[in-house]
Amino acid sequence: MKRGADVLQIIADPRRQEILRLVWDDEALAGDIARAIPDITFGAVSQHLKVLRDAGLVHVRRAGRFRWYRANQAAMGPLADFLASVWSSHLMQLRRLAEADERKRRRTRG
Amino acid sequence: MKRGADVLQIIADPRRQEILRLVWDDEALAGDIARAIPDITFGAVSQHLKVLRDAGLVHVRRAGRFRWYRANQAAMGPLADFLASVWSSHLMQLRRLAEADERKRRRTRG
DNA sequence: TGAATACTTTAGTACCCACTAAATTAAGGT
DNA sequence: ACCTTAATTTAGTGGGTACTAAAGTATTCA
Repeated sequence: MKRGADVLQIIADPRRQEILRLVWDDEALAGDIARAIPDITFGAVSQHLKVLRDAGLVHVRRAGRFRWYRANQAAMGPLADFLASVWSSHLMQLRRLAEADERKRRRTRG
Repeated sequence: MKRGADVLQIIADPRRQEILRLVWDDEALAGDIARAIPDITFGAVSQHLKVLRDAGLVHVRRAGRFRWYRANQAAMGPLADFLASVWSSHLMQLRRLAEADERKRRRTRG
């Protein structure tokens, strides 16, 4: 487990915020995340996920070749609420709804 | 004024955290801050203060040649509480008491 | 006016870390 | 056994930024 200040540094990175946002309420595959973020390679996402994993900020559930990631909001303490509030702007709300819908469609389809 | 995510990045820097800690409850001169932090130049501190100023995270009160800085806790929203909690460990408490005492002595002396 | 003090700004450097590409590991499917 | 897919890891590069040193600004005091 990391200290508060370290968690702050990890969370301050915009890419990692984007990743956390994508696995905030629903779990997602590492590949889903890479695909959802434009202009980034799978490798880069995997590296960020490692940082988040090492800090205990995400949970991983292995299922065969797949790894389902999910944010560990509890590990972020009060910062979890902060991030959630940052993402709670109107535009961001719409974006998250669209993403949730997209995920659902993908699930029922595959 | 900056957005939440930007504030997060600014606050994540360890040096800036140190600076904020020094001007958290009491105002201090830019020079006091530079002197209080080992292994840093006045110039570097001044640059950090500019970043904090531009983000509205510190107040400045000019008095002649002097500039009294003080943290603007309100501007940090919930992050203010977070930082305060990070600094509330036992050792950190003692350190802050010692610093406050040092400031008081300096004030009554000069 | 000139020197000293308090601070800021500029120019230039060094380091850190996020990134890509490619190699590697691991699990299925055929 | 071999190929494909999912993800990680490694090696190497580039951009951003925190830093120092030095020049610049502003204020006080003699």
